[in-house]
Amino acid sequence: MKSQLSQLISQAIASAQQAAVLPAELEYDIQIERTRDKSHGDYACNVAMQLARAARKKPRDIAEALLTHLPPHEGVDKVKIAGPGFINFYLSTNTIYAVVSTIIEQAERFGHSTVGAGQRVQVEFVSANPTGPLHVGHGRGAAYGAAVSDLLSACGFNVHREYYVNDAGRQMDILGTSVWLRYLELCGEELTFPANGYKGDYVWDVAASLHRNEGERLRHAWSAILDGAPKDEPEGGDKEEYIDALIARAKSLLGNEDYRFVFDTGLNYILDDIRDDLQHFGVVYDEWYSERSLTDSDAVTRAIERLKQSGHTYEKDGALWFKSSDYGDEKDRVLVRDNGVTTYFASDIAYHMDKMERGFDRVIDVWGADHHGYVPRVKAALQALGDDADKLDVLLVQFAVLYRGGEKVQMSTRSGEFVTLRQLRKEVGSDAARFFYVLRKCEQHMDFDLDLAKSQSNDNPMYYIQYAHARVSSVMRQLSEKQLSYDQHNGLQNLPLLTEQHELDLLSNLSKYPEVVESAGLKHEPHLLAHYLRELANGLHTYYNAHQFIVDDDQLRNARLCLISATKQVLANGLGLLGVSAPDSM
RNA sequence: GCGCUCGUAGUUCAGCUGGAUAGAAUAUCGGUCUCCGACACCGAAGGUCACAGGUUCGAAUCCUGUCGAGCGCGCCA
Repeated sequence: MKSQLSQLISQAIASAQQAAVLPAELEYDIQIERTRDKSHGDYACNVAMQLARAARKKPRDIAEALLTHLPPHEGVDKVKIAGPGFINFYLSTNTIYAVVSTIIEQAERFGHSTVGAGQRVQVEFVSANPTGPLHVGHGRGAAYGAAVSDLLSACGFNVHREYYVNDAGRQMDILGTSVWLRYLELCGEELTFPANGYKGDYVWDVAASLHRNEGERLRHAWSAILDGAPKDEPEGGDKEEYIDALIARAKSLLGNEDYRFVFDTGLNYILDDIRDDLQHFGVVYDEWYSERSLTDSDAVTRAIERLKQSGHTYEKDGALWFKSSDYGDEKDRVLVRDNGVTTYFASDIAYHMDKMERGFDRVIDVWGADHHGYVPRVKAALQALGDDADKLDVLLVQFAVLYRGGEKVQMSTRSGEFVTLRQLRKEVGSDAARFFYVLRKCEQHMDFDLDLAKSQSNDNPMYYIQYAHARVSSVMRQLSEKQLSYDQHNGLQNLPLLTEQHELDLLSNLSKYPEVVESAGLKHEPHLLAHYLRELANGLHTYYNAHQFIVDDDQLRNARLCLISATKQVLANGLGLLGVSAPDSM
């Protein structure tokens, strides 16, 4: 409807220009908006005000002129000028009722569109280091990334969901070594666990499975490992140096093959856990992309070569630097360390180069807001490689602060109190977690009230929406008890009987849904959909309280049941896009 | 110190990229079941849009400055 009205306006402008009422050269952007106030009709256009200066006429006069040149349209009942120069459109009743049959006909596809035109979009989200289970900070990124992906998909984009697995690097070495040390403890070695090692219970779990399957094959004496190592932090040494020494010892004592085996056992165990966790959260990926594969396929060296060739690198202090400051980064960054090892940043350049080479039209990275300083250097790298950095959107997600019993839940990994996504799912359920995470704009700090998410009351917006859905199902169940029937075909014929204000409001709300999905998708803002669903649920509840649906009059009853069935469908569609279930009873 | 993000009812948040009288929810107060699920509905009250300037027909929204909050500023990942 919006686009049709927009066409009418541009035709009117063109025709007014031909009649020399408006100057030939004009710059404008036709915006058709939903009116906030019913008395302003259904849609409004502010183009007359935009044209005022260039045309050197009063906005209201321009609006008058456009009105006389506006072609008629069967969906539009009347057009009025109001306020400083708004052009208000009033839709015809046929148009207003048509939405119900459209919804019933398109069912779960209602709200889908083709604005994306099949463009290929890659969405990378979560991508947490596989050094431990996901925590609630990752949860928001997961819920947000999944919702954005599903919205884009509904908008006709071809979406590729991807998790970048950091299966290389020092953090993973620390994990591998931590696993090995716990394994040695299970073998009976008496050792002091390094201050900088991973101390979570899951490390014991991995070590136990290693011990079960491999026996004592990988055992080495603690004294041999410690031989020549520096002091750990509690003994007055440096914990970083100490753990690096242990990693080096693990590599030399175990040999390449066995070290890799221990390392991969830890990696795969945790990755399986993350995969399982996300799946229960309703988040699935098309691809788990390995960082290590970038090294194995020489993509990293290729990326570095390309930067070298194009003259964007230099050597200093034995390291190879990328001149990211040429592209607005605050300083240059190291690609290859003086010890010859490439940095994480080098892998990330290769990864983004690979994304571009795979031919995506758009690339979206969902990152935790603490990584915001990283954006300029990745964009710089893309520019230096000759790619279009504007193809990349980095969406930053702020952390959520949890509250329980009015108290902030302390979030230190050390205390172990309520930090994992799994615990959150267990406490409030997957539906509530998914919904609450996307209720707020992503760059907004957010307070996550656990008690509210758990409560089964009208305070809880998710229950409120689900209840609206369940309520319609309940009404339908009541039909048979009352020995009355629902004839959909007959209902669709009699929609014009729906003349109550509550009904007209609900119809108008339903017709907004496709616009909400499109806007939420294109703007990457699922919270728009969450808020819309609350409004729609409110419309249903209000209607329910004001009018009886199951009435004796067959025609009116069928029409009303059509309307609430359509509402139920839209609620289900919207909740589905947010990864929340739509129950028939609660 | 520099950079990024943010500041809207007591509280948690919207505000459609500059539009009509700044909106919900919650908390508070007062009403609604002989009725399809009261897990609901109706009403009241609640605001110097952090502050000060600027841009224009028009600013919560854009620009500058100040104050305040969070995060970032490794040859870690």
